[in-house]
Amino acid sequence: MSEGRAIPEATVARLAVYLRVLGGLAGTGLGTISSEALASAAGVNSAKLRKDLSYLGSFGTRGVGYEVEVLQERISTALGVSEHRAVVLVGVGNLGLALAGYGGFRNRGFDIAGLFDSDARRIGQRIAEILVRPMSDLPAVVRRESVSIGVIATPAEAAQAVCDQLVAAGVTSILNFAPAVLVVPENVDVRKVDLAVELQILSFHEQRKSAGLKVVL
Amino acid sequence: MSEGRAIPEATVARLAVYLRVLGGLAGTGLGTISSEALASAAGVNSAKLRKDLSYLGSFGTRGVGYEVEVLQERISTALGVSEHRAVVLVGVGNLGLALAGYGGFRNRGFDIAGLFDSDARRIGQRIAEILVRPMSDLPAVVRRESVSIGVIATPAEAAQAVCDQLVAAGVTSILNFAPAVLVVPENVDVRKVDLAVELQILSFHEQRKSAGLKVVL
DNA sequence: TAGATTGTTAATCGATTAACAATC
DNA sequence: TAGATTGTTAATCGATTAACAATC
Repeated sequence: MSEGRAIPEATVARLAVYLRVLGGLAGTGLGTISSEALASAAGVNSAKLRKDLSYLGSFGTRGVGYEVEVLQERISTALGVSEHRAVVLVGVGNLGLALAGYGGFRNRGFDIAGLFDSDARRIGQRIAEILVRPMSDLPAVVRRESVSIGVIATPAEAAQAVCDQLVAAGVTSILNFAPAVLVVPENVDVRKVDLAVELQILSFHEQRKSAGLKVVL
Repeated sequence: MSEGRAIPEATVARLAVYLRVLGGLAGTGLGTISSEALASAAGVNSAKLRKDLSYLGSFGTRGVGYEVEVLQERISTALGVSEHRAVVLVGVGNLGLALAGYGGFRNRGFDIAGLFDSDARRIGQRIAEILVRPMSDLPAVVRRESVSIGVIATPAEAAQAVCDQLVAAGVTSILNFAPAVLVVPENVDVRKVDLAVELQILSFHEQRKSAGLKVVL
């Protein structure tokens, strides 16, 4: 059953960052990179970077560093970026448009298998070459493309109903951008992205700083 | 100098969630709520909720629960939601439009003091009643409105230049939505929101689940 | 060999959780 | 008083970090 050690979530998030930084390095002709250099480019300390990489095995060269290509390969494989994964995106408002056009998804191996909206005026449009479909098409697309991940970018009021439809269609992981708390069955994994919470946290620290209070990061 | 204990970042994030859930309860005429009830509505366990609230003092009633209004008041005050904070938003593409129109900001006490873009066609437009200005207006707006927080919603290529301009104008906290790692002076706090990393993490767990491996959450 | 850098250990730190005394 | 629920303690767990032996 269990191969390799489990990788902590915090590490998974950073691995994705390292991969992007390495991508930015492509074309510099740099064949090898030290943990110190990569860490500083990614904004973490080198001990943490080495610890993170150690979850993927040991494939650096002491006294030298890591081969950039090997590093990219290992991280990509671990994250599963090499395989394509189909996702469906529901809600084609401003945020939905931003997400559909966002290159970061495709770069990380995510293909948008379908865009869905309840607004008849949207249906039939093409966004970034992807057709906007009615919600009634959802079950068929999810089945046909073996979609297991759904992204919700609707207004808060619609989010729970959309979530239910996604679950009914067979989606088991949901990324929720709507400002609503979703109720799902046990076997479904929901993750919430709250654009405002990030701003809130930033602002909180800002206030603490100016108040001269100790700030815990 | 130091009043009250420092509140952990994870707690700050959850406090914002509790506040939203409490807001959703308004109008139900519920005068009081137990940690158990609020926790389940917010999707956390009650021990964590009580621990979180304990950073704000002790103001519940044993055997009864918390008065909803008192709770809202305490959390709002701690998070500084009661005061208005001016932010500037740079980049009025799809994501920028989504953020400008996103009610969550205003609800949490953030006023967008200015929208900025480098595209002449955007300048002069009004989005959610806010005027889109040229970058040359940035320093004046930041000074006039005492803005300390900037939000970057530009393409990756433009992000660092915009960041430099924000810092030069006097902004000390930056929320970065662009897929780029930013370099800033020591005294500036940058926080990155990577829409794709969230999807990546979700997908990673999805793969692990289907591979029958142990997943660490 | 001398210098550099990895991979890993062990210490530290912070966050979560269960449990329960306090108390309404 | 009996039942309920808070607030806090202490145990546990996981993540970060410094330090250094291994080794290129």
